[in-house]
Amino acid sequence: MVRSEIGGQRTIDFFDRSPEVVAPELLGWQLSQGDVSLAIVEVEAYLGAEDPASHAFVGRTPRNQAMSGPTGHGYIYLSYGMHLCFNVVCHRPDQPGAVLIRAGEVTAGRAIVVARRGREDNLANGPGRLGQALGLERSWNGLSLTTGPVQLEPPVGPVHPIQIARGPRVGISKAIEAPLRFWLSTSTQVSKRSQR
DNA sequence: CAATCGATGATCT
DNA sequence: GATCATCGATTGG
Repeated sequence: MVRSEIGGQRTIDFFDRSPEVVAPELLGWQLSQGDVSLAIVEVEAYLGAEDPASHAFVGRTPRNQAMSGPTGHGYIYLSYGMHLCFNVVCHRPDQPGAVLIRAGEVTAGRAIVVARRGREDNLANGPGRLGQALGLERSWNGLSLTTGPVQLEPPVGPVHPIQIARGPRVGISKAIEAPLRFWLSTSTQVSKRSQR
């Protein structure tokens, strides 16, 4: 997907870095599923063993194994028994990690999203809502974001100036002070609890 | 507005 | 058996 190269040799993949570094860089990227596309406007970094709020904090388990898997793949988990949430797996070697995609702006397939959400507003301004908008399925956990049902692509066209805000993550009870949430301060579609 | 609460089931201890 | 990386409806000011 996105790679740095020196002398034609692959050195480090865009996703082979700490989630804390990758997270803000994912703002503005496009997530697509079929005819639906979203522009990412809010993300949170979840680290490995050193992050008490991360699913990976307890060590490798069946649920979090995708966080240790190939980078640039998806990590999908069931939240509160009813919402599927989407992450981009990224980490350094031997060190699980992922970026939770918390909100997006619908850029294509709005009618499909409206049908899936059963409403015209608040289409993807929250991780559970975004999961619905994308029509996530649990069986997609761990799949490639290049060849799988959900595709992730860098911003298309000229990149206009971006205003990135940073603050504490939401909805967690541990490490509540760590400023690992990033969002586009220009977006009206960040999750409700993220607005400043 | 804000604050509270029920739904709902997998996951881990 | 307790805890959730949430949402939407409802309640109360």
